[in-house]
Amino acid sequence: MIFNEILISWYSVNKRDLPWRNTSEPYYIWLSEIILQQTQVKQGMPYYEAFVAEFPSVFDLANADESHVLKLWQGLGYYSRARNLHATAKYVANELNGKFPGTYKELLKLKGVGDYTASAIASICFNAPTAVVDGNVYRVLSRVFGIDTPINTTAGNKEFKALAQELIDVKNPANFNQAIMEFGATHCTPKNPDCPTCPFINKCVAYNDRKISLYPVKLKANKAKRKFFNFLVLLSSNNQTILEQRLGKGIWQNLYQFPLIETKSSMGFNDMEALLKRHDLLRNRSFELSLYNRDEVIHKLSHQHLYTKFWIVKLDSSINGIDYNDVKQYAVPILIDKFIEAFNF
DNA sequence: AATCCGGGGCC
DNA sequence: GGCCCAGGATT
Repeated sequence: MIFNEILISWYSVNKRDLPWRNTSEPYYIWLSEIILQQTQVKQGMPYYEAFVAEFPSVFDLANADESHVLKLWQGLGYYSRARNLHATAKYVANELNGKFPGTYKELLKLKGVGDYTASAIASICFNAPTAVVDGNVYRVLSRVFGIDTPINTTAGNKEFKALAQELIDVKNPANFNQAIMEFGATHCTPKNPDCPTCPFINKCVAYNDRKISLYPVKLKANKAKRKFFNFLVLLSSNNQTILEQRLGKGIWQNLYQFPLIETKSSMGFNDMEALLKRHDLLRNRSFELSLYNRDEVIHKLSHQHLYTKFWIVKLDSSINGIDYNDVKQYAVPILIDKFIEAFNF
């Protein structure tokens, strides 16, 4: 048997029953693919269910406020996906009468849709022979064919895309694409792949060279930078606090947070108190400062490690901010959400 | 071609 | 602590 026959045969027996596999409606496939970018099925599943329930059609999503979309996306990360999701929904609903483009080339023009997602939608919804290359495909193909070109390079991207395109079953691209990803996700896993029961055991170059753990080859990522975040949790005499929206570039764009002071190193109590006496928010106000978490909360992102302190700033005066009861309505980074849940305003 | 962008899970 | 995940946009 050749590659695609072995693969699809394996898939017919081992495929999981996932909610987006019961449809080929472009809206649902697109929604699932955006959610699943750099996100495992287990993590994305509840978000998919929530979005489908809240926004059953592309028009419902298009008519929502971005704040509503971001709140539903809260905790999933890579928030540009949510902003692009909403922008594309508005474009499809308003400019295309709710009908998604039907070709790879046209799909690629949508915000938040790159080579992978355009290939996935084109194949699953429109039966186009466009091969997907995601993290699973890199792993499966690099092992089976013994390809040591680093996957996170332009050369690697081109090589694996070409190989996948060569291997795809043009009579059933939807099944082939989903099969190779499913195989990578559940069988040919990064750690402890189930080689003894693998249908490619006789063919797999990496296995037969005893080099499974060396594939795929990937150039090392840069080490995460340390940052020191100090959030100011204001408590006013009229039971209000302050949340600010993060605008501009950088992490957590358009999400809300407590007023943030970033410092070069970990801040002690006296230094923070002195700094706050000169701070715009607290000018000419008396306050009582306390540190909520003596040990820093270390929040790890891909490229940053955030050493975080939450400072409680109790005022004896009133402010024009957000009522304690409304704090949970705002989309916030999960780091902030965990504090809000624990602090219990 | 490099870098940025989350958060959870695994080892 | 390092690595991975149904990647895309920006510089």
